[in-house]
Amino acid sequence: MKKLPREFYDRDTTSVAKELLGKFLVHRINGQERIGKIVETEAYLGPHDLAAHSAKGLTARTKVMFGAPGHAYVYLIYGMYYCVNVVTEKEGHASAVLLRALEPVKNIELRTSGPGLLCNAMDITKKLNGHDLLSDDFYIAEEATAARVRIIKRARIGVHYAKHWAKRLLRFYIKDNKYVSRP
DNA sequence: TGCACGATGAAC
DNA sequence: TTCATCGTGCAC
Repeated sequence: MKKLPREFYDRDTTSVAKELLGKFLVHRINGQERIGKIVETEAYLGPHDLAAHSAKGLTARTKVMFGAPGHAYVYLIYGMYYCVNVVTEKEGHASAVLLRALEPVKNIELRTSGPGLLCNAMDITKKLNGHDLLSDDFYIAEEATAARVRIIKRARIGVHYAKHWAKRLLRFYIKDNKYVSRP
């Protein structure tokens, strides 16, 4: 497996969201390596995207989203679950891709279908907010011979407050994959 | 300083 | 459809 380079993230967010499907999220903790294949993502396009947290502007919470690409943006939602994103495009663009579901690959014991559940299973907490995804303990990698996947496009989940942006087809998942949170 | 509200998940 | 639970952003 080969770690994705910075340039992978420094691109159009929708492309990154689609191309992350089939890639592998890796987290090394206490000498143990947990790996899950990304099967569902959502693109958040920047401050003009009313569904994106960065639409609120630069705050303590959204600082990482406004930062350089290839970093993890982790936040607490509903007071009980963490969600993990990867920051995309140029610094200041404030766009990111939310990881919504993984297919268990290695050392995963809990369910991974849903953004909160996958963070639980991968032991991703706020400690990883701002973490560089080119590090050796938390990163995304690809296989040498990546199988092509059929991609389904849908509206994003839980963003009803975002007016017309709620209708945009910015949620992507691998067709027929049983670990997708909401097929 | 107070308060309404989530990029969720589970139960009913 | 309702609820748990708390950090964040914004009104006062």
